[in-house]
Amino acid sequence: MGVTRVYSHTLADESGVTPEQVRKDFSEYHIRGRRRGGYSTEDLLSDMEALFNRDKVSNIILVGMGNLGQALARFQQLEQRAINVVATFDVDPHKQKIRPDVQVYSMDRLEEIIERFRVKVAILTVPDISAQEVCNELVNAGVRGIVNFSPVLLKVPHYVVVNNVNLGDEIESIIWSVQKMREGQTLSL
Amino acid sequence: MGVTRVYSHTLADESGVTPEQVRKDFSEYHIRGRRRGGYSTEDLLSDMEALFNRDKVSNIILVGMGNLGQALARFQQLEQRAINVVATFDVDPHKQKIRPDVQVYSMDRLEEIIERFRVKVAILTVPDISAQEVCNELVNAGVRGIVNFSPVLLKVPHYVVVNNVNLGDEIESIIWSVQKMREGQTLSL
DNA sequence: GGTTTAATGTGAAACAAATCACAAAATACA
DNA sequence: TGTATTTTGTGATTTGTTTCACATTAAACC
Repeated sequence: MGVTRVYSHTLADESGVTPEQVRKDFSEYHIRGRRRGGYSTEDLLSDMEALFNRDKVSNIILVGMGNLGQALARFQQLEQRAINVVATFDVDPHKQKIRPDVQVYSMDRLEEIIERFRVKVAILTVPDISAQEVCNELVNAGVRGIVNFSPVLLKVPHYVVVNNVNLGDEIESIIWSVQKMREGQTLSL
Repeated sequence: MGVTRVYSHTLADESGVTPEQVRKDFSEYHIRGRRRGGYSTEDLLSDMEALFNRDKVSNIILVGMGNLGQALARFQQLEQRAINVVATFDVDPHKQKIRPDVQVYSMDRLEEIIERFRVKVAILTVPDISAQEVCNELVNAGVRGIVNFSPVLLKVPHYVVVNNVNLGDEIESIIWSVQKMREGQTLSL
């Protein structure tokens, strides 16, 4: 876009945080600007690309090809972030292939594929009841990070990271906020 | 299940927080137990039902019937939480009806339906480019809370609450955590 | 009934994060 | 070349949250 320099206050306005926060965060990760000159967009872009691992493609898998799994398989954004879905899994592997370039495997091939592609991250969108069981298989096969869309508290070893996304909670929480706001109370959430 | 009493440490184990946190949070919302007797499951259930507005049905709408919108329309959990999807919207209202009981309306009927059902909360899953525009229409029609699935910072009046859910960020963040963990660094996230 | 034990409830202390405030530096301009 | 202005970078301060510690209470058990 031809912009060569940006300032903390520009980025702050754009992202909804304070300029100090932008500077503190950049500083923390040794991204530095020039006093009065702001940050070079070029440097910033390449620094952040490296910081967020976008300079090399990450292989991930999707487990559970229900409604949400299928939607995520079609999710555009992943490409821009150098995230590559190498395979998807479901108890019913005949579930319509969502992306012609991504294979739907049956669950008993989890270990094989994870090892072959050295997959370290999985997205878990299986029914609640099987979440912990599938999680265990993933961890045994070598997965070290899981984005968990089930409302289940997964038990994992200390060397595995779990990121919980609870869509039900998100919606319930906004209803709560709106309710509290209408009651004129101060909002603590 | 026949359980009449629970203790803060039970709930803590179950939910992955500390017992103190459970007690502090309950205390904040005037949910009290009995010393040495724990909390009555019956009281707890009804107190929390009221606290989370589950004692009355909340009407919401879904806007944008793409992949994610369709998945959310089929999302089971909402019923249990007394959340009722009264209508869904899309620029193409002929997009296959997902739930036989929920109508897909064209975008020009947003205002009409929001007013008719007194909808205060909307789930926004439209393409990035139209997110702000649709958001404005929602707010004008009376919506006061939005769960925003687009990676756009929505500009809204102070009396409107927005809850951002960025699925790309969630996945990228776990890749980052796994990477950092492998580098043996202490994890600040 | 008296003693022991196990739980709550909550101030105080520790910790973490955001904001403030300002010196240092670099640009712009006279 | 010198002065005014703008922006960074970061210690110091404030604000908010979590954990600690323990007095208080009620159940359980002799």
